[in-house]
Amino acid sequence: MTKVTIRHVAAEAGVAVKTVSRVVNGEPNVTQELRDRVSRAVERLGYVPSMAARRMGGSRSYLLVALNDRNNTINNWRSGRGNDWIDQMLHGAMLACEAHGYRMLFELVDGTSDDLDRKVVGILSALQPDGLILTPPHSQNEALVQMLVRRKVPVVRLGVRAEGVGLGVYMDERAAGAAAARHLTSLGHVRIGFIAGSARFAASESRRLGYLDALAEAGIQADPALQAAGDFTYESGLEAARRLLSLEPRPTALVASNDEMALAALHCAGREGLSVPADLSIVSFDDTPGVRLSVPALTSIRQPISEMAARAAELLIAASRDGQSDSEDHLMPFHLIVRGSTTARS
Amino acid sequence: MTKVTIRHVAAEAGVAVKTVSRVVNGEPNVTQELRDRVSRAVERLGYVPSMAARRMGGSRSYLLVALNDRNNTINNWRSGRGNDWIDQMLHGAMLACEAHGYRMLFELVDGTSDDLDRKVVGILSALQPDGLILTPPHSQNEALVQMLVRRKVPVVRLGVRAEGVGLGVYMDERAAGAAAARHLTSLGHVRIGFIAGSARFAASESRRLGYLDALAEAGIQADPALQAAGDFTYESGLEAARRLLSLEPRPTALVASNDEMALAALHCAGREGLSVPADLSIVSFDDTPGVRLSVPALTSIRQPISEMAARAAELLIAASRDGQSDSEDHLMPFHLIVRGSTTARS
DNA sequence: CCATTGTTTGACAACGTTGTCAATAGTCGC
DNA sequence: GCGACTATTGACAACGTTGTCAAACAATGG
Repeated sequence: MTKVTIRHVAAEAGVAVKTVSRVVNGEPNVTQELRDRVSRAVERLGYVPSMAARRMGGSRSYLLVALNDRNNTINNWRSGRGNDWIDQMLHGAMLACEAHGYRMLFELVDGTSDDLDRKVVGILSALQPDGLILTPPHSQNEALVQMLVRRKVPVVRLGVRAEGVGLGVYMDERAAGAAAARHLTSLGHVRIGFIAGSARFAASESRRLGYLDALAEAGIQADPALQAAGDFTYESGLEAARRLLSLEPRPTALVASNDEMALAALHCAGREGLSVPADLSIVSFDDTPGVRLSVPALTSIRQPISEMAARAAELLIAASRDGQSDSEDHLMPFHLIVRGSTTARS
Repeated sequence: MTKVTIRHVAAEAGVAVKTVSRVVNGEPNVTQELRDRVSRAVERLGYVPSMAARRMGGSRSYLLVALNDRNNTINNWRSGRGNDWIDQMLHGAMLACEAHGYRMLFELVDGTSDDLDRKVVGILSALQPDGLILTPPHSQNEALVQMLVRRKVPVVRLGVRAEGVGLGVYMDERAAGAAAARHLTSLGHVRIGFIAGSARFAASESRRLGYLDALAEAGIQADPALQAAGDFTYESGLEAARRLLSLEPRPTALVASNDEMALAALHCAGREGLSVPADLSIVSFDDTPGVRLSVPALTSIRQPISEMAARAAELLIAASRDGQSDSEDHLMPFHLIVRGSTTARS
């Protein structure tokens, strides 16, 4: 029951090791008979090729690395995404990897560190992956991406339009902002407040522009007083909601740029004796698991995280297989999930 | 700017490759002078050893694999832990790995699948890791662990007392249950309800026993009617809370076996016109990020997930370094985080 | 039937590291 | 000063796979 190598399989099947390699990798130019014999031997012995040896011998490593920001995870929602990001990401990307015999390794690196480049190069040297998946905010780090492209590392950037520098897999944040606001205008709401996200993220401004688009579409005059600043934190959401709800006349609906601020708005409304959705409709972004448990559950825009991750993995795998890389950015669809926090204006 | 190998470093430093290897791995018997010369060369060239080659040449792979259950993640809290488990786990284990030059690879496998063993053996063959970290419920799978131990794979089991079969890193669930209830008895509560977790998890019963311990300690007679069944879901929590809050006399406090059921109890109380904590104190388990955002924030028992993961990684690394494995299980401390959902009985 | 082309198979080197072992150079005890 | 250690250094094989190339054979076209 010791380690079974390609040589054992070759002996068992009575062929050369190279033939086993060909069969295992699905290469052409092997007769069906040998193909079967080898497959049976592989099955009998339970042979699985060693990734390390594959990396040594061949040109591929069958490994992808996903680079995450260390500061954007553990109990930290400041980036505007919950920490189920990693969970969804893992699922999406791993499923895709599994389907093609690849593995994925997560790495956490500190985006603010000044030796970020060194760290990343170190990871590259040690792991020699066939591709790199960058998540925000790393995916927005042009200097980093430039460096990687120069080194000819296949890169997919999540949540960003790469426009030639690497490959982007992203969502149309502006359209999502519009969809959120349009949901409210179509319910008859006219005075619709907006709680913005941190300006450090490009998505924040895009969402706000989308909100304005939807207002214009519905023939509603935008009111600057209805647009409050926020930074994705609960506290900032509370502050913004407090201000918006004290306006005269009071808005009948709010769009919050993430779930956490939406929850804050929900709590603020409750504290001021407003009933949601009867007196105030709320739409949020991100659709993290928690919002399903609020009362009422929040209507939210769901980002297709796991689908984006899966697409990213597939693109890298295809590139490493075919040698030539696609250079078109990929736009992924979002979904408006309607729950109990929104209703028609009374 | 091409790949830099150990040979380049050897040439640069004017020594044999083996000497570079020795320096890089901190092996003894190298004069300080050569050590410095090699270190400088490594620094100058930015050399980082290839994991694949290390695995091929040597006996270690510098890689740990963490086996997670696919069903216990993505938007699924049924296991009694939120999906920030993965996040905390990643942080804890990776930090430990990083400190020792190791990497960690997460694998998601389906625990209910009947070819689980084959899958795991496949992962082992492909990756040849220096150790395996098992999370619940895999860590409770005796057949799986037996198989791994037979194959001499160093294994750490999270959340479980291994008692010789592998190595356990766990928390005293019973003591945690007692701490939760004791917090309430010390606040003067006497009629304290308990919402149990799914019986599929040993921790559920342990927590209940701890709750009983604390009652006994305070000289309170346990009342079976105050102990409701639950299965870690929001719905089961709602159902249980409804039943408990309709009792006469009503309990003045509740212990819920996870955050989700505690949130359900919180909502149930609100719906019945009860104020938390004035009319009802609530203690929960797990301390997932969401409970900080409820109103009021929940008092909760925090599991040291990331510390347990870090310990697990350290144990495996030490074992692979020293060759001999510790066989004492490791008990980790939990923490009662007091927030606004508990107060003295009025 | 021969020259040409394509298909199938295998022998062998190479990948970058560490384990093993031998060679050399010090060091200690007497 | 000599023998026996010990510390230091390096040469070389081995790890398990794939890339390269050549050999053997089959098929094709004239």
